[in-house]
Amino acid sequence: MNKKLKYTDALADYVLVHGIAAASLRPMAKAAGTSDRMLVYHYGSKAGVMEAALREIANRNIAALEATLPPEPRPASELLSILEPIARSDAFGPVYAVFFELASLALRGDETAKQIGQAIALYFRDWIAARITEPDRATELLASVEGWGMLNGLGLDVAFPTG
Amino acid sequence: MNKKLKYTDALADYVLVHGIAAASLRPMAKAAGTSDRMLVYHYGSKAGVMEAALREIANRNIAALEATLPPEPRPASELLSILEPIARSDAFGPVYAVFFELASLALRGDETAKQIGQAIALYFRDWIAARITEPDRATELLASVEGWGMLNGLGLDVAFPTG
DNA sequence: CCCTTTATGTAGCAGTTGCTACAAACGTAG
DNA sequence: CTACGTTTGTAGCAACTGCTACATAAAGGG
Repeated sequence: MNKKLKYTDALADYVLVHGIAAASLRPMAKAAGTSDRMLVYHYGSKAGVMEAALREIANRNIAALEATLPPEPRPASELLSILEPIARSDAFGPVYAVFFELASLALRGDETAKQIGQAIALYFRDWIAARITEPDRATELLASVEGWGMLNGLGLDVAFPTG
Repeated sequence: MNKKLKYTDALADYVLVHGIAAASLRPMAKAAGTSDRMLVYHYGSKAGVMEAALREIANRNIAALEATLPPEPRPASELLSILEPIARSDAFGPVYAVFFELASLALRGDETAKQIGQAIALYFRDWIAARITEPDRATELLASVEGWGMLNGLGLDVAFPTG
């Protein structure tokens, strides 16, 4: 139960690059330097492997948010100006992509996807609330950021919301 | 090239129910009352089948929007009140789900997904612009509606944006 | 009536999927 | 050292993937 930890990192990387749907055991195992046999041994099943990878991604996101900006109230527009370059960065595309995939799976009844996606969303919402002068608007801002990411992913190249 | 049209409807239904990733030829063919052999014959390849199904979904969305509300400027908050019950309806969950999947695929470089998702988004944006008193805010509202759909799909059950 | 085009069924191929049976190496407690 | 639980490699299975070769209809224009 501790080689597991070593694998989990590579699994998260793989899912971020290839997406949830395209992640199958053998390629994941190869990326993690092991065999499908071993992944199933350690995580019980494909679902277990996937869940571990997704939780790792969620934890990374949370840690990244935590490290980005100390909680301090500022105007919403200012927070959005800080968030924009991060959300626009190349590194963030896969994060958005996995998040959209989680939402899609959740809408189809996948409980694991719902749990993990919800955890990320709730955390992000509270993170925002602690960093703006009008905490009530946190959910609204979160929805805007996600919607903005979606439209940008579709190539609309729209301006970041400004308040 | 006209049995195609008959198939396309069933294909769209199938993709709406099962999602893009989970749609494979044989089950789709069964749902359309034909064989995988025939789908490939008519559409050239799996990608062709998928593209036809997605374009049908896009067309349906556009037609549904068109039929929902005549263009007439009203306050954004009023439009959102009209949109909310539609977006909350059971029938709309699969639409959101496919849309999120399209965005996810687009972010990973799938050009077909990008084109179709973009077409839907652009149409929806213009639809909104023609129905609010401040057309500049159309993109912003669209992003909110999408973001709202995502958070709701994840089970946050947040209030619809009101302006 | 023939003959080309369009349409369809049957069968199968090579590759991938998640998973497992079997057996061998491993480390550690007694 | 021995015995036992943990870990790992090899091989394979049954199901499914997209796709195709082959043969056969059906149909319509000359």
